[in-house]
Formats: sequence, structure tokens, C-alpha cells
Amino acid sequence: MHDHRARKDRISPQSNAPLYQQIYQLLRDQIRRGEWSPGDLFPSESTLMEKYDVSRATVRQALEELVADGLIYRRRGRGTFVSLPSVEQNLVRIVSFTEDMRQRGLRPGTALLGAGLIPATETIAAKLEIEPGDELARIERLRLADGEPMSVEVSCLVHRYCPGVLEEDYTKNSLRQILERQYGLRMTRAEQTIQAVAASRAMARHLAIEVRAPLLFIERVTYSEYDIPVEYLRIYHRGDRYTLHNELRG
Amino acid sequence: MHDHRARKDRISPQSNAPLYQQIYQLLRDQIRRGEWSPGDLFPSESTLMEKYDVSRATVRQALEELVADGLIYRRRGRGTFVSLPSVEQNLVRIVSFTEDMRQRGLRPGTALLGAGLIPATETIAAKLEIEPGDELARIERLRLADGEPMSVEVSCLVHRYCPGVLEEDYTKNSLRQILERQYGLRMTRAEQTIQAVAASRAMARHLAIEVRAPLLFIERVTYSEYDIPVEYLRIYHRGDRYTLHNELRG
DNA sequence: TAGTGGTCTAGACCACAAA
DNA sequence: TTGTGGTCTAGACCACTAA
Repeated sequence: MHDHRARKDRISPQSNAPLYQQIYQLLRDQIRRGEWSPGDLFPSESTLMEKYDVSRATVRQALEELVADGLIYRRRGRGTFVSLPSVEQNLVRIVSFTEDMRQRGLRPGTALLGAGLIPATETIAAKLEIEPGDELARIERLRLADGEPMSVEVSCLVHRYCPGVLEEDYTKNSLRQILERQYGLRMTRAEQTIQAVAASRAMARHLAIEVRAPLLFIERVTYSEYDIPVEYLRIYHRGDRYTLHNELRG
Repeated sequence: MHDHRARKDRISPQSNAPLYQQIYQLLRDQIRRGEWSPGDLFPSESTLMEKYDVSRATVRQALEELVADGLIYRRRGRGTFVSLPSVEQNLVRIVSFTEDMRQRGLRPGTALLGAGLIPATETIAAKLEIEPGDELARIERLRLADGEPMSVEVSCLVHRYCPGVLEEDYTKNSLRQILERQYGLRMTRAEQTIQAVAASRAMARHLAIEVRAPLLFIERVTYSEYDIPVEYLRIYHRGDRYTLHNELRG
């Protein structure tokens, strides 16, 4: 940057975050707050360049993130438009259960099924790049949507990265918020597999469905900055209530 | 482009495709052919700029596509590296069953279960943006991996875009190849939903599993250029044999 | 210290859509 | 013809890694 004029709008020059990320977050939050309706014309590149006093490449970088999120789409010669809300990708961004349910127009709820410290099995240790027997904080929660069971989430955290996490109240605050605020763990990336499995007796009881009913099973390893594995997560979604959406390229 | 010198390597200046896409495809195919091993150092941006005689931004645009595919990853100060092959995203790119199975190290096979012309139901017509009753070419195929049933695919094509498609031999050639070569239909984009469902009697028989066994059910609409819906596809994957992988951002 | 990738600027030409 | 987004160039400064 050669230019040290104060940025217009709410771009803070003292922030460490890159300009395009600040602009991306600003625009993303504006879209989520509903400042435009689906199908509305979004500000053009030249408008945003002037508004935030940045170059075209920087604006484009921010807009590309919004396109990747499925929040906007662009048409050469016509302009940039706000997408239908249903298109928002839940297979691209890490999103909390609470946020996920709100996007679907459902009221989220949580019940604690169990929590405690356990030693890592060989399989989990390999996924988390730790030693077998290392301490894990295990939290098992039932997730509700509009008061009805939707999913069971079993989270295993590497305990030495977040000692005392089990004392926190994860019914009021999201686990991600606690990890970030109390332990400085920012979840930047995750890898997951998706399968269809049959409900065990225990899962059927928790989810109020029949034994052997189909479940969407997600197994996820979440990484903090510098690619350190922090969490091993298993999610069992009710097959009759939960659907994933995503977009593919040719 | 101010500069009309011949591009080095196999970049063809007479091609209509953008430079960054040509470079992306070239590098992608080299990685797929195994010209580097997982973890190997990939050529740096400056190397690629010189090799293909393009600017840094163009090289970076090509590399960003490879990162989005999960084929490479980049570390500031260290370099660009080739990813482990298992990381390759099958939830990002449209990929044929044949290609999918080869990537998993399985031998693909196909058996035709049925084919014919049918009128579009109201639901399907809405998804394909056509009128109810419009003619669809329906192709139902059993997909095998190493000789064992893996999935059932039911494809519904808008028949007026590909008249006579049912006369083609889709056991020898992939449906995508036929659509592109015979009808000029390039599939550029798709939207899909993923669910867990119980196997019906018919599905159980085709897939050689028990009735009500869990299936991974994918419902997909594929679009050609200019966002015209061309195909409505339903895929039923055996839950005990098929797993999806993908990566999420924070 | 040299080389890497991450960010950013200022400019250009183009294809495309709409008035 | 005007304004849009798509592509591309040439240059710059930075943070980070490894020697």
C-alpha cells in the first residue's frame, strides 16, 4: 500500500486482516442481515472500489469469496446479483449447528448427553496426529430443531490445547466461540467424510427413530491455524430430516 | 495481451480458452498422470511464469483452481506441494462414475437396467425449467465396482437437446462424452442434494443388499453453458461401500 | 540473505448485455 | 454507446521459511 488515506466506510486500517477479507466480511454480514433481497442487483466493482478506496483486484478478491459461499452470482455485461438464500453452501464453510438451523428457518436447541475425559484410541490418535492414550475431552450432544431431535454430535478435543474446556457451558455458548475466546483456537479448515449408515439402538433412542433407520453420518477433523488437528467430530443426522446441498463445477 | 510471442510449452495461443484455464488443465493433467508424488515440491510461481511466459496473476489464478480441487496446497515461505491423492474432492468437480472409481482404485463396470422416453412429471419439469409432459430420455444403469454392485443411477435428459441419445451406446462411451461430442452439450455446473434413505425392494434387489439398508441418495441437476438445465440425475449409492470426502473452510 | 507465497496497486483490452 | 464483469500485465511491499 502506497496510500495511507483513511479508508471509507467501516474498513479499519489498523486491523491486521487483509483488506479483501475485511470487505468480504462486511459484505457477507450485510447480505445475511438481508440488506438486499434475493435477485437484487449488488453494487458493481467500480462502486465498491470507490466506496472502500481500494483497487479493482482487491474488490474482486472479496467478491470471489462471496461467490464461493454461494451468496452472490455474477453475469458478464449485466452485473452482480444476490443469490437465493437456500443456495448458501453448507458443504463449503464450517458452520455451527445453530447457524445451520437458523439458515433453514428452524429453531435450534441442544441437550447434553454426556461429557468427560477419555484416552485416545489408536484410530482417533492417528487422525488427530497425537499419541494413543493422550487425553481427549469428549462431549456428546443431542441437537434439536423446532424441539424435535435432529442430530447427535460427538466431539473429541485434544485436551492439552483447551484444558478445562469441560467446565464451560456449551449449552449457552457455541463450542467454537469458547475455543476461540478462551483458548485462542481459530478453526480454519476441516476435512470430512460423508456416509449413509443404519441407526444403532442408542442412536435410535436419542433421535426418536426406529433402529436401523438411515442416518447421514459425517466424520470430521478440524484444524486450527498452521494445520494442527484440534477436534475429531462425529455427527449422526436423521436421514428423514436432514439434507445437504452443494454445487459442482464442470 | 500486448505480447504476441509464441507461448512456451503446450500453451496454444490460437485457443479461445483463457490462458489461466489452459495452464490449469495442463498442470491438473500432469498431477493426475503422477508426474509428481504426493508431498513433492511443485514448481514455484516464478518458474511457471517463465515456463508459460505469463504474468504472476495468471499463474496464481491457475494455481488457485488447483488448490480448490484439493490437488495442491501452498505454504508461505516454503512453497507449493502436491496433495495426497485421497484428498481430491469429489464434492467440488463433476466427475464421471468411471473416473470416480479409478481414483478409488476400483475397476468400474456398468449394466443397463432400462431406457426409454417418458413425459416429465410436474416436479421434474420444475427442476429442469421445462413444461410438464415434455419428453425426457430416461436411462437407468447399475454401476459396479470390482464386479460388485455399487450404485444405481437414473438419468433424465431433456430429449429435445439430445434427440436420438437413446440410440447411442452408453456402456462403451460415457454419457457426458456422448452429450459433448454428438450434441455439443458441455456440462459446466451442477447443483445437488445429499440424503440418507432406506433401500426400497427394487433398489435392494439391484444392489444385492437388504431391504431398508442405508443408501446415500444424491439428487442432481446439471446445467450446460448459459445455465440451461439439461439433466436430472438420481444416484443411490450403497451405504456400506460408498463414502464422500470434502474439505471445509473456516 | 534469498526465495517463497500473500496482498495490493494502476492500468489495459476484451466480450457481453442493455438502452 | 455505456457499463458490466473476465482476463491479463508489470510492478510493488510484505511475512514467512530455510540456509
